[in-house]
Parts: sequence; C-alpha cells; structure tokens
Amino acid sequence: MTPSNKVGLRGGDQVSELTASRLSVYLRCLNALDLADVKTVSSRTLAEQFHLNAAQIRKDLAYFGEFGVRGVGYYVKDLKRHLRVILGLDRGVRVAVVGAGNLGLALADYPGFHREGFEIAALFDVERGKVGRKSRGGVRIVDMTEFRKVIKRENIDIVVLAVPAAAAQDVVNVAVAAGIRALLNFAPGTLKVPRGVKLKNVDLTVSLESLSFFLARGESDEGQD
Amino acid sequence: MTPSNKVGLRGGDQVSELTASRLSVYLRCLNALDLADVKTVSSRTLAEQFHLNAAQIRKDLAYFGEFGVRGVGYYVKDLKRHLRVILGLDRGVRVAVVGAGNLGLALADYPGFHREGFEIAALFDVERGKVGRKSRGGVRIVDMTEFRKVIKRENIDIVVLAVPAAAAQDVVNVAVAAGIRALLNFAPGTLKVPRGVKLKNVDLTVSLESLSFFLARGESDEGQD
DNA sequence: TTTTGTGAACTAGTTCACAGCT
DNA sequence: AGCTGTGAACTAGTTCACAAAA
Repeated sequence: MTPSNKVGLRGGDQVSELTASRLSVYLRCLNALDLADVKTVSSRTLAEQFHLNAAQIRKDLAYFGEFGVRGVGYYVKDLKRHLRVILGLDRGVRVAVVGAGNLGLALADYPGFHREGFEIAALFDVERGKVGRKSRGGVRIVDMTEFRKVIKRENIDIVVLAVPAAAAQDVVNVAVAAGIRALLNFAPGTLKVPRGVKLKNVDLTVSLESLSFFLARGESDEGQD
Repeated sequence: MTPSNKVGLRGGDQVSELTASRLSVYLRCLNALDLADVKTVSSRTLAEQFHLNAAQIRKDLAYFGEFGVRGVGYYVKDLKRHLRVILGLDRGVRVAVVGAGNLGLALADYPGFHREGFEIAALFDVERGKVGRKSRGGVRIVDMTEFRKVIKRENIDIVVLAVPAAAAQDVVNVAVAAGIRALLNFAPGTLKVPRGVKLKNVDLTVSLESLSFFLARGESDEGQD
C-alpha cells in the first residue's frame, strides 16, 4: 500500500455498485482518448460513446470531487489519473486465481487484467498433476495447501474463484480466514461471506439463460447489456 | 396445468433484466431441491437460500402466471418445468462461441452450459493454425469464413464473443447479418447492436476494478454481489 | 458561449402488509 | 394455520433543467 491517498469522497456516503462499474468504464474510455492524444472531453461526448446520460457521468464523478472545468469539460490525463486512484489501481492490485481448470487458466492469462494494473501473482489447484506446472502465460500452479502462506507472502488483494461449485464455499472460507476482503466468483450458486468482505459473482449460466429468456419472449426492442 | 407452451405472460409488460436473471437463479435452486427429492417449497424458504426477499420471488413468478398454491407453496417439479419453458430451455438452446483463444476454449468446454440444456454447436476462429483442431471437450474449431453458413445450418440461437476487443464489433455485425438475435460478449468495450438484438456484456476488467474500488474505499459493510 | 455541478422531478425496483385461498 | 398474489409504500437510481463558473 501507498502512503495513503485518501480518496476525497465528499460526504461519507455509500457509493453504489453501478457507479463503481461505470467509473471503470469511464477509465477505459479515457485511456483510449489519451492514446488518441485528446486533451479534454465533455460529459456529453463521453456519454455518446456508450449509451449513457451526461448528467449521470457528471454525478458519478462529482461524488469524488470537482474534476471538471466549466465551459471546457474534463482534462483527459487529469481525470484518468483521478479515476485510477479512486479505483485503487495506482498501487498495482495483486490477484490470485484459484482453480487451474480451463477457466482458471484462461483467467490467469487474460491480457485485459495485466494491462490495467492487475498482477496475477498466484494460481492454485488441489490436483497433484497440475501443481508445479505453468499456465501458457507462465503463471506457476501452486498447491492449495500453500494457499494461506502464499496469500500472505504475496500480499494478495483479490481472489478469483474458478473452482467447481461444490468447492467454492470452502475456498471462500479459507480465503476470508487468510484476510482476503474481495473475491470474484465464477462458480455457480450462492456463497456466504461475512460482513466486510466483498463478493462479486459472474454467473455464466445465468447470463446465457437470461439471453435465452429474451429470445423466448421475443422481446423485440431490447438493446444493451 | 400446462398443455400450452405459450408462456402466459399476463399483460404484455416488459420484464426487467433483473427479473430474468433471478428466474435463472430460482431454477438452479429448484433443480437442487428436486434432486434432494423435496416436493414443495415456499417463497420464504427459497428466499432464505440466497439473500432475497420472499415477496420479490412471488412477484417475479406472478409475472408469468399463478404457479403457487396458497397455504402450501410451490410444487418443485411443477415450478421447475414452468421456469424451463419461461427461460426457453425446453427446446435445447444452440450456442456458438467465436474466438478459440484461452477464454473461448474454456467457454466451449464449460460444463455448466451443457448441463442446463445449452448445446455448444460451433467454435470459430480466424487463425489458420487453430482451424480443424478441437477443444479438449471435443468441439471442432471452424474457420470464421464458414460462420454464416454454419450459423444457419446449425440453427444457432446465441453467439458468445471471446475475441479481442478490436474484432468484436465486426463479429457482431456478421452475426446480426446472419440473423442472430442474442449475444453474450466477453470483449471489453462498448458494442453497437440494432434494435431487436439483445447483447449482454460480461466485462472481466470492470468486475475486478469495481472490487478494487471497494477495497480502496474500505467499504466495511458490503456483502453480496 | 459552453459545460459543469446539483437540487428537484421522475422512473424503476424492492419491500411491506394484508386480503383471500387452501 | 400457512402461504400466495398484489396494491400501496418505500427506496434507489436516473434524467431534467438551470444557476454558476470559465
């Protein structure tokens, strides 16, 4: 961790999940703009990129400070820097993946993670045959018995679960006991976490089924997400 | 009751994305209950499984008919069957994955899909070296030039995108032109689809970043999803 | 002028609470 | 008694619309 840049949230208000996700989307867009050497951007322009309302963007940002300049918009580099701090990306976030099956290996090597300041620092599995081998991208597979030790040593911030549903709760418990406070879960089903721990679920079956639902209903004027 | 498969949506009302996802979650739970030979279940019991409100479950279901019995609850087998029809799972849904990289291969072999009535009927890639080979699970990789033809021949319902961000919009366009009306996208960034086509995004970077955000904020009484 | 930041108005989603069925 | 189905009340999230700043 860094000396502590207290993210200047004005008012101790709870920030919603949806705002958090959008901040991440804004950052991606700013990266693209910065790369294209664009200097400033207005909430309107930003909103047009993804189908979003300009006021929403301004509100999301205004939660954390006044980053814009009236009549001008937002300075791309400046806002980008702020967002990286707000999202906690300034001090590289350290990630461990549990489960070295197809999905776990794919996640460990996923290029999008490494790019944005995440570091896949460990990959775990219980299977003897897998331990000691490496993912294509070169992440070494470690025995699950080493979990606690490695989590501590490597200062892991986030644990990604790519294990079978039946094993998921056990892994959560071990991770939480090891001091992990944020998990991204790809296993289907509902997991319990104690207060103070953040669990985010990505449920592939649910995603596909809800698409199937809309097909079945013939919802003919549905767009995004 | 159920001779008719017309999903009896009462009132032509738009059903929300959130309701759709929850239906899928309910179905999973019912499958487990059925397997455990439980005959009936109340909205209360169902709600306790995942942290949800009983009235919400009743409302979600009531959208589609009166499936419950007052004083008793819902008959597990019966509700399960109804949900499968509502979600369009009764006639096996046919899925194609585009992109035979790590993620695409993992998705093509994902056991959770096959289990719930989805059929991975095709896997596409542009890379010469990959075409003709098979995923570990045995799904053959087909050249992207064959896309349209195979989509038609195999009666594909849903296309899953596991291609680099730069290629994603092109694939969407081709898929839409081939008559696809539902897509599940794993590529980062915003894609455009015409009206009448449903696009669902699973953005791994956004998921991780929003976890990082909550870590950075030290949100200490956050629980689920 | 342009564009932000923000209260006020609105819309969507959730929970309550209870009548009515079994 | 127990539990559903549902209007009414509430909460969260979004959009509008405008004063204030550059």
